[in-house]
Amino acid sequence: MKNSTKVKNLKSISKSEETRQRILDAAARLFRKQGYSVRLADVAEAAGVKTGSLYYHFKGRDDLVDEVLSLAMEKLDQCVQQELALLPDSATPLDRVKAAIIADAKMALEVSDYSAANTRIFPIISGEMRKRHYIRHQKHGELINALLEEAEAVGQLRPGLDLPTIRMLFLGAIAWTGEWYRPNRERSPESVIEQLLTMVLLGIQAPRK
Amino acid sequence: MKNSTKVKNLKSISKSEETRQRILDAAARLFRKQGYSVRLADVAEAAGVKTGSLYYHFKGRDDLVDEVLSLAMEKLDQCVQQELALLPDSATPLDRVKAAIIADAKMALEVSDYSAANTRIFPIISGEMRKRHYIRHQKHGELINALLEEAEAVGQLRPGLDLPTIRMLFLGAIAWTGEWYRPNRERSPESVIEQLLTMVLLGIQAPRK
DNA sequence: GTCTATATCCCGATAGAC
DNA sequence: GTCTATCGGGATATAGAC
Repeated sequence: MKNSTKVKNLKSISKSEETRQRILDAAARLFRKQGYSVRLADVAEAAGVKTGSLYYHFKGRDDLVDEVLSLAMEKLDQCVQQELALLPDSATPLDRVKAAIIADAKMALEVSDYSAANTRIFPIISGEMRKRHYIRHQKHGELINALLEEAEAVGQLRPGLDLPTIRMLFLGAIAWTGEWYRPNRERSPESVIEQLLTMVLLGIQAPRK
Repeated sequence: MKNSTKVKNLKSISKSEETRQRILDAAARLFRKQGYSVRLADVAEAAGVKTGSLYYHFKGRDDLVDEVLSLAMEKLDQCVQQELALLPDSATPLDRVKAAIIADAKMALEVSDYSAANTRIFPIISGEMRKRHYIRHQKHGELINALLEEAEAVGQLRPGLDLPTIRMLFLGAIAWTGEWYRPNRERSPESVIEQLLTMVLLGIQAPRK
């Protein structure tokens, strides 16, 4: 009666859900900037609530971390699927590799808070949580590897490449953009993606004979 | 008389110096694995001393961080200078770019603890210490940029590259190896460097006409 | 759901014996 | 130089009012 839970499935978002979201956004931003050990009090303040209130929405730091990392990978997967789906039927395997690289780079350069938080925090978590997220990272890696293998199979790649290594190298270049790139007048995210594609694709594709 | 300070400049290393070194190595290893907020008690234990003893050698966490980051950059600079010095006089500007990339990659893939700690920790420090280390990073970046510009000036680079962006992209690929690469039977550091050089150099060099 | 107040714990840092 | 013991600050997490 007095609360909105009855209608939350319709369109509006319950107050609770909204606050929870603000906390997650703040957490992503601060994890990104300060790493795993950020003070929860700072997260609370950035979200406009008091420290104690965090615990109504999350069990503690690791619960928060878990959620931020999950959302990051979810967004990434969606973005990759979307880029691939937009390709015309005539797209070659190398076009599909290109699309995947663009998707990854867009995440890192534009949606960046969750993505950059993921980049910075995933490497230092451990235990059960690590195992769980590791699997998602693996799956993403395997998708890209499959795309590379298809391109190789049809002769679009330079001979002699070690595909898993190549994959980690360009994913590293992308991940690292979170540490140095900030949007500005001189360089748009698109211009960085363009340079990335030039270097990586011309570096790995078979020379025209 | 009773201690070794009198002779420490000759050849032997004083006990103090040796312990200090063990602490630094342990710190580099743990900063690398767990990031800035590692517990100093863990560092002490890894170095084989008790927590209290740390404070005889270092003022506190930031003193330790400062030293680890400084050593990392020192080793890197040395390594770059050495690779460049080994080049024959006939080396082209692009050869010099290649040498610099190899030096950076060697640091990341082989000497890795200090280098990887630097990679992980530099982005999250702030204040006066950040400013100091930022300058060293800048200087290193400018050196590489200069090498790239020389290669561009003599027409060895593909037209249309944004050199600072290209630099950050391949340095990112290198930095990120610290997060995934571990030496093993299948892939030597050299083999990773070979793949890196293939992708980056063939990606940026001017096509043969 | 969110607040205030507080209990609890952990860790960095110091003091002082050896 | 290194240890043991301990102090004090600060952050997490909880209890309970509103």
